Amino acid sequence: MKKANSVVILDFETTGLSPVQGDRAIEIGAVRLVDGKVEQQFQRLMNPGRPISAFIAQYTGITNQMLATAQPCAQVMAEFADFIADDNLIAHNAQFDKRFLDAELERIGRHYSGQFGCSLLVSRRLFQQAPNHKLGTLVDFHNLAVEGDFHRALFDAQMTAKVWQVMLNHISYRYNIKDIPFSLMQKVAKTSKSKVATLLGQFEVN
DNA sequence: TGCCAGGCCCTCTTTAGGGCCTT
Repeated sequence: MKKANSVVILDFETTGLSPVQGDRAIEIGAVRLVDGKVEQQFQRLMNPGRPISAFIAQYTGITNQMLATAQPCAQVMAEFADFIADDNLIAHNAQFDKRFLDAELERIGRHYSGQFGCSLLVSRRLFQQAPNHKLGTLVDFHNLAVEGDFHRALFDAQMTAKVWQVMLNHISYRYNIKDIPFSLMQKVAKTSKSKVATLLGQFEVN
């Protein structure tokens, strides 16, 4: 039974930037938020079947040795497809993670039915005063507690979840809106910066 | 041989260019 306010926040580490150019996933991390609380976590390394570059090893801290004993992508992604079920999905710069999720699931003939939300796009609308909208910068900007390493999938998913919660709380407090639906966050992401206040004002409870 | 991501978004815009983000 799907819970109405359940969402999966995910992050991929990969061999590079483009699945079209042959890049593969090497780690998936995700948290399931239900009514704003982390109810489940998912983290797996996966073996892409080829060595990763020195740059990716340095960038992520994931080594070829670590991947040598990991399950293959197909096995991990099948487990992850089961994990996400039909929940909506969130990622920081979602178009990047969506491309890899689509490519990896296509390889194993699996699909998902949820929509993708993007914490980067929402942040650009809500926090125009932030120095930039990189995940690490937003964690600093909002003074969020950090215990882990950036550029590892589960940690980045956890931090994205915290940023998402900050944004929900900001809208809830600023506009007095309770129980903000996923669909409203999607509207925020698609609205121009100059019109976001007007959009949210329409939902304000006086 | 040579090249190599791509969608969003701003602006000195729309007959375009370049920075931002993700690994």
